[in-house]
Formats: sequence, C-alpha cells, structure tokens
Amino acid sequence: MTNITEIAKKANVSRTTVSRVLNNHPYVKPEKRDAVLKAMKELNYVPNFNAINLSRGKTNVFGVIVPKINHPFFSKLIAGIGEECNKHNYSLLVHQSNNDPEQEMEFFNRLKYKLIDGLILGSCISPHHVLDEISEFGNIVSCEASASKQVAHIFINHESGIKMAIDHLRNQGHQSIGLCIGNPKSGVGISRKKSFFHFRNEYGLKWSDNWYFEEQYTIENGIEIAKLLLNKSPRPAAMVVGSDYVAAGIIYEAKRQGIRIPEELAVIGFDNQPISKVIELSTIHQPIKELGQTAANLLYNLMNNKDVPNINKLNLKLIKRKST
Amino acid sequence: MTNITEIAKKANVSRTTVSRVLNNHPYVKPEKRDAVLKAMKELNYVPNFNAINLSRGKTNVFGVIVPKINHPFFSKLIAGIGEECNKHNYSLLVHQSNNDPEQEMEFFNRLKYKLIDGLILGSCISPHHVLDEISEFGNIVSCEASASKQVAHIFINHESGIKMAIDHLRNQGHQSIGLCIGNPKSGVGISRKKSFFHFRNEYGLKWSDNWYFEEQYTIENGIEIAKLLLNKSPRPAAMVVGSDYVAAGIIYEAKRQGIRIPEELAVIGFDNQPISKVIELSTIHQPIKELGQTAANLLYNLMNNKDVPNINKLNLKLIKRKST
DNA sequence: CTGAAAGCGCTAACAC
DNA sequence: GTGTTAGCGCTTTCAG
Repeated sequence: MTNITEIAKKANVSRTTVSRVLNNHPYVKPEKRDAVLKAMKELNYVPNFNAINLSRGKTNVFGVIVPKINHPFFSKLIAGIGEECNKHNYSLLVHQSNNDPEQEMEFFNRLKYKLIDGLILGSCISPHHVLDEISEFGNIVSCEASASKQVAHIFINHESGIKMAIDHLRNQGHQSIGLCIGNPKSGVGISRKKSFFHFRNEYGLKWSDNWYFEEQYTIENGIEIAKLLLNKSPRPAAMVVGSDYVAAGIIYEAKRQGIRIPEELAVIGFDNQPISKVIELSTIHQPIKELGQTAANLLYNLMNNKDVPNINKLNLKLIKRKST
Repeated sequence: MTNITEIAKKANVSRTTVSRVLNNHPYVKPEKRDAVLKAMKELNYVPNFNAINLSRGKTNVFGVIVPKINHPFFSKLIAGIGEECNKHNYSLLVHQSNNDPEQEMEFFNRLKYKLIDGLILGSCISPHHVLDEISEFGNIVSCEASASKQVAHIFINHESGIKMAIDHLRNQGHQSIGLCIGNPKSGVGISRKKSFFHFRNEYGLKWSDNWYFEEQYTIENGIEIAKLLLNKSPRPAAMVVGSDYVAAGIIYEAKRQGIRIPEELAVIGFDNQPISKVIELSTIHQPIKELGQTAANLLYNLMNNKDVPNINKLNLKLIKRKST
C-alpha cells in the first residue's frame, strides 16, 4: 500500500507538499504539483480515510436511526436523507433499532466513538437525558417533536394532520370517530394521540375505548382491527388510521364482510402511500421525502456552524378519495 | 478528550496494558485491570474508532448500494442486511445510486479508501472489469447474477420465477402473454427478459413487440401501460409484470375502463408486496429479506476467511390470487 | 512557496 | 504479566 511518504520520495518533495496537492491547497509550484500527481499515478496511490479522519477529527459520515428500514415511511425518509448526503458528499450509516433502547445506545455510541459526525433520529424512544448527554459528542437532528433542547427538530405537524382528518370527517357528517396509531411511545404516536383526544373533547365527539388501537403497522393488523371493530356495537362511523397500510387492511376486511365504504364505515389514512391511490383511500399526505432532505441539510448546516432554526414544522395536505 | 495515554498515567501502567484491558486480552493482573477500569471511569474515557480502524486496518462497516432506497424490494433487502449487521456488530453504510455509474464509483471508492470493509451490491450496472478491479480492495457480494468471478453471488432464481409465471398462465389457458420489467440493464432485468423470451420461444407463445415494456417501476407507470395496451389490438390475454406496483396500476386502469380481470386480462406480479394481497393480485413471492440476510452473512464469512460457496440461489413461490 | 516536526489515538511485535 | 518502541497514514502549525 503506497502512502504519501512514498509519493514524496518519488516526487522529491516533502510529505507536506504531497498533502497540499491532495487537498488542493494554493501555493504549490506547478512543477512540483505535476511531479506529485505523476508519482501518485505511477504508484497507484489511494488515500486512506481512516488516517484522514483520525487526523482531522471528523469522518464526513452521517448516521440515521429508524425502528424499521422496511417501512414505507422510513425508507422514504432515508431516501430523502441519502439524496442530500450524496450532494454534500457525506456517507450515510443506517441503523435499525426495532425500538430497542439497547440498539439505540449502540447507535449513539457510533457518534461517541467518532465513527459518525452527526445523527439524524428518524424515530427514537430514548429519554431526553440520554439525548442531552449524547449531543455533547456531535450534532443531532430529530425528525420528531421531542422535549430535548439540545437537538434540532424538523417534523411534521401531526396536530394539524389529525385536525385535518377529523374536520374532514365531521364535514361528512360523522360524530363517532375511532383512532388507530402505531407506536404510542414515539414522537409521532404521542402527538397524534394527544391531539386526537384534544379535538375529540373540543368537538364533543362520541367515544368508546373499543375504538382505539395502537401498535398497528401492517395490512394484517388492519384486518384484525376490522374483525374486532365490526362485530361490536356501538361501531364508530369513521376511523382515523395512522398508516395507509393498516387502513387498507381495515377496508379489505370490511368489504369482505359486505360493509359499504364509506357509507357504513369511513376510513382515512396517513401518508398517501401508493397503495392508497389504488384502493381509493382518502389520506393525509405527508412530505416525507422533504422531511428527510430538510433533516440532512439541517444537520449539514449545523456541522458547518451555520445559523439554523432549532424547530421546524412541515405541513400536510388532505387527499380526498372515495373511502370518506 | 482523554486518551489511553492519560489512562495509563492515571493508572500507573503502560499504554499497552490499557490497550490490553480494552481488548479483553488475557494476561493482565486483576489489580492492574481494575486500576485501568477505574481510571477510565473517572476520566470518562471514550475510545476513538478512527484510531482503532487506522491501526487495525479495518472498520467493521459494510456498505450496500441500491438504485433507490425507497423501493419496496430494496428497502426490504436493506432491512435484511441491517439485521445481520446488528447481530455481528457491524455498521451499515447505505448508498443510493439512481443507477448512475458515477455514483456507483463514488461508492466503490469508499471501499478503496478503507471506509468500509466489504461491499454488498443490491443492484449495480457497472461492468465486470470495474468490479474486478474494486474487488482487490475488499470482499464483494452481489445480490444479482453477474459475470464477474471475483465477487460472490447470492441471488434469486429469476429464471425459475419467470417460468413459474408463464407455466401458471398457460395452465389457465393463455397463449398470448406480454412482459413488463424494470431496469433492463440490471441483473434482474437481464435474466427476466432473457428467460421470458426463452420460454416464449420454447412454448411457441404468440407475441407482439407492443406487449413489451421496460423501465417501469410505479403504479403510475402501470396506468400508462394499461392505457397503451388496452386500446391496441391484438391485445395480450395476460401480462407478466416484474413489479406488484406496476401490476396494481395496470389492474387499476383496466378496471376503470371496465375490463374484467382476469377474464379479459390476467395479470401476475412479482414480490408479494402487501399491496398484492389487498387487490387480490397473483404474484411470485421472492424471499427478499432472506436474500439480504444471506448476503450479509456471506460477506461476514468471507471477511473471516470462512469457506463459502461462490454462487447461491434462492427459490420462489407462486401465490395464486384472483387476478389470474 | 516549502519542509521539519509534532501530533491524531490506538495496536502489536518484541524483549524482559 | 508488563513495558518499550515502532508503526498505522495523514494534517497542520511554524519557521524559513
């Protein structure tokens, strides 16, 4: 493995000069620069980034943690982040936590150990004091609302999303509305649940505890929900569902049971995933890719000491189709 | 930032001993070990992996490259890889190429520059000689069939998948069958196309060039295809579609036009994505997650000089639903 | 414009 | 069991 020392010898210059050429520094005589370049070519020089990283104290790698990579929300988020990383010539380390605090810690350590320069939290359940402690080792950007003041935030305004969904259903004449969310401990889950109950009270909607479901992620989950929901009475007239997939499962099973959508059960999802179009599901469109891109740029700007707002919100859009 | 030198001083031992403690070497007197551990605690010691990596000449990071992260096939593949990486305590660098050779090179350089120890190719279009050259810098595992002998392969037996689909359609009485694939230059695309035409000839199926589509990835693409396909005559009786999403789009538009599925047009997809269940799409199930897991383990074993087969195939399964 | 020299923080032969 | 010493490959003052 040839290194700059060998290049320096061959080109009859010092290692410093080689380094300068490598880093495009000014003040290198053209002849010397050419000699160095020539030597690098002849010796097939390849830089070693571990050495560079050690010396510079940074790696140009960002990390992102998500509960599941194979989830349409998170894979789109990662895609957005990845795009911006490519632009800034950063690499992206992706870590899957399964919402396991130990795995989250494992990931945070990558920052402590200087394997990555900054962190993006797609979703995480670790308490604030953990994040506060970790943030001493590098910048953190969260894609969820959370209470830590040490980390920058960019997130989707779930409160307005829930309100949008409820307002829409009320406009369609519904008074009894159920709720289904994913992880109730995540930032998304917390704010969706909170604002749903807030507006339910404010509008005086009818309610039964049987109309609430959490930890629901898949089509299969949706099918189960429909089975539980449709046999009981009273039944809600409409469901607000935090995931298009779960909503798809509910509709699938409801139709199988001969229940008319939306007359007997209105359903609205979240995300505007491709599946929603095919099954004519009304949904709340979330700018997921933009979320990822903004998060990456936020982190990039933080790393470069730019002045950036500490809290940012993205807005949502109602997509009305035939399920409501 | 405290380093092992400070620890050594504080604990009254040599740096070597500290290193030994850090790496759980035998032959360290318990008293010294305790002294070191105590000093590390008091000084809040955090190891620096760039230094470790430089010294050891490896990083414990795998890299994976895919055209798009936000694609159900690839996000599931990455999830499988990520799971095994967590088990082996490897990190995972994910790179999105958009099938751009320059971006692929950018990623390969990460291996040359020693940022990652090994590569997994989710899909890549770079020619063999590039891969051969890169493979000098570390192990490579490809998730597609490709001609380079330097890289290990684990892939899905697309030939058998195409045969399965065609056999099924023939059993249903169809003689005129069209084909729709994604990237025709990728390993998947190449082998699907090749084997489709092979069996078309072998079985003497009817054919029109109008029944072939490539570069099709989304529901919207499927809708376009249906518009093109359904207005022309002769029309195929069935379509083999390389993606459940595209298939979903075709069915969506066909139904909108009042065409009965499968009587007037049979459609079979690939992947068994969640969407296929909801719309009753027959499809070829691919063990994507297993593919990712196997790829990661293959790479891990290669890195550890275990003896592993150079070529591995995974098999497929027909899921019969109502679209055929 | 250029080079000497001192790091960056850790590992690993080798000798005792 | 333990310490000395020489790396790993590059960056960056500082002096000229």
